[in-house]
Amino acid sequence: MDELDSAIVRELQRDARQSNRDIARKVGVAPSTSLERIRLLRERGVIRGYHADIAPSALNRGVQALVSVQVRPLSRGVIDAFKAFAAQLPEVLSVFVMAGSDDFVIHVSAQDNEHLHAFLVDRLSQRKEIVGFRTSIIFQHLAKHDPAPLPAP
Amino acid sequence: MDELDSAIVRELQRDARQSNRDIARKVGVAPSTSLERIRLLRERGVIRGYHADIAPSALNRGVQALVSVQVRPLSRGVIDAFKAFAAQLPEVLSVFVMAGSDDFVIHVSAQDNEHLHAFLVDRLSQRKEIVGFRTSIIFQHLAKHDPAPLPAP
DNA sequence: TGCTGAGCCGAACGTTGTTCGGCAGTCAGC
DNA sequence: GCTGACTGCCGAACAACGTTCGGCTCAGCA
Repeated sequence: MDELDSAIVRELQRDARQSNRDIARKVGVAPSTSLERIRLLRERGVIRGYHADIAPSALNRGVQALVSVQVRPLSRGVIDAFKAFAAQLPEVLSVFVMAGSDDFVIHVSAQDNEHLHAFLVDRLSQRKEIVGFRTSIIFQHLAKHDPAPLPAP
Repeated sequence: MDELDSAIVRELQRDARQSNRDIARKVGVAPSTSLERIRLLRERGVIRGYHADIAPSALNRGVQALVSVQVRPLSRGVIDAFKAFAAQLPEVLSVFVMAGSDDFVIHVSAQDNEHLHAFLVDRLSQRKEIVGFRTSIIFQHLAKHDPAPLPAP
């Protein structure tokens, strides 16, 4: 991860669909060089993929929420099973496994409040390992798609 | 947003860096057609961008947390100002503006626990409008990068 | 000094992006 | 039913691009 790698990563975070030649020009190397760097970054697992960012409303996901979930017993089996269950639900956007008073925080979205409610009471609360959950509606979500590298510790 | 648009969006969510010809072949149209569709999807704001997914550790972000924040007074000015402040901090990955007992949930990451703590007490808690916040460490974060469209309501 | 390896470059060639003219299907108005 | 306008798709053409590979430079080391 030298300065060149960082510059390439920054460009791909900003716009993953620009041409390799554009990237090479912006970071100041030959296209063959940046191509090889990108190949190595993927191989080393630094770059995990490239994804289009889609407006939620276009996917019929007008309402979003964070759901804090407590499960019992707190064993690996229960945690892994619940994690896999949650991740596979279509309404779930992302699953956080947490330390602290909540065991999971789940970022979900649905067509509207009615569907969200139905999802919570029909799907989520079915699970026997859940001993409690708390849902908070998201008014607005600002996501940074190009987090900068922090200085080395 | 017909079936063709959905198929194209799905492909770009899965891999935003594949060639337009590949996408066209997979969804069963001519490359010129899929190119035009993609152009329109961007123009309509359905596709908001393309971003590389980078391993957090490669950005020196070994520890992540969710911070629930309460601010007062709950006026638009205070909310907008705090939102802008939070979004601009390098440690912040994303900002949720919430309904319910917490006003914000902030997804942050830092090099290690020490830096995280320093960030919380030196940067975040400086803000006068904050009347309380609660930090929960994230053990694991599973993100779905290709949420499927939900059935129309 | 000479050797070795790593990293970058530039040329070359097959592949792709992008534009544009044309064609088929649809629909409104008559 | 006919006409005309419109929309969306296709395929060809050319410029631009991706990808490979041989060779060059330079640092490190003995």
